[in-house]
Amino acid sequence: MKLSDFEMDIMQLLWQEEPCTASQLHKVLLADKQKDKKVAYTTVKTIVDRLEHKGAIERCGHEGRAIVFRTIVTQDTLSEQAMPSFMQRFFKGNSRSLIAHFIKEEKLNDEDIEYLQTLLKIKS
Amino acid sequence: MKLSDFEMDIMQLLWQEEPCTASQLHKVLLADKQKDKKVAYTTVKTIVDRLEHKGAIERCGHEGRAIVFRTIVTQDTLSEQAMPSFMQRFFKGNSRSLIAHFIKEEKLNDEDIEYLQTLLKIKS
DNA sequence: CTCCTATTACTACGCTTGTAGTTGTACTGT
DNA sequence: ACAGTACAACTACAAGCGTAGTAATAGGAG
Repeated sequence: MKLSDFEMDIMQLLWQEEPCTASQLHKVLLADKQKDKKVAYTTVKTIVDRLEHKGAIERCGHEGRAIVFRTIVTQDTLSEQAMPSFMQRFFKGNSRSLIAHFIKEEKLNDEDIEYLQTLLKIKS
Repeated sequence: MKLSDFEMDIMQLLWQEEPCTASQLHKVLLADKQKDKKVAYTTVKTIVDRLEHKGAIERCGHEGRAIVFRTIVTQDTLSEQAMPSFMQRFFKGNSRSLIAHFIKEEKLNDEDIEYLQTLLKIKS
């Protein structure tokens, strides 16, 4: 299943807020995206329809007239599929440099570092 | 600068092979992508044209009649831009879980692990 | 019961992407 | 000098995407 950027954004919201309706999603989008981008309710609804059509989400009831949706696929399922192609593109399947890149570039606090070190230790 | 998947693939090749011509890229694509996908030379050329138009690559001479291209943007520049949006989508900006995900899921050999541990140590 | 409003379902449209054909032209071998 | 080939430049086109308008309708307010 291939989802576009905006579709992924909506999925992200759904994973946090589910189960919920299209207008709830719309409200959240307007709220936490005060910045610049304002999308119309119908736009959100279109994306939700497409997600349903693609089998990423499903109806799980009504709330008045509004349809309540919930996700079918898990965050992991999708990331699992998206990751490798992404990695290949940037790092030719060399996970090491990918991880190294993140460690170098991203802000990690002491606790994060400790946690990751533990992970590595388990792995070895 | 926003590049599509296929455009990224070509960039990937270019970073490895540059400077080179469209047909060289085409040949490499056919070679290391023996699998299933065969793209026509003209397809590759179209992508190259678009990359030039987007300012990701530039002409740097001729080889016979063929135009020799080289990249303008670095791998880092592009990944820097692509990463955050990707991360946000999947991990809501939580780099720690992203890195953790990779450490857990990807095959790393002992040397990799050692290397990454060193990186973490420097960081702390 | 009737009207308003929120919501759905349908439709539209311009842009990007992946894919490739066509046409013109410069080189190359004979 | 000429034909064949390789390449560039242009054009095409269907699918997918982001975005949204419109029409229909169900629920709630009076």
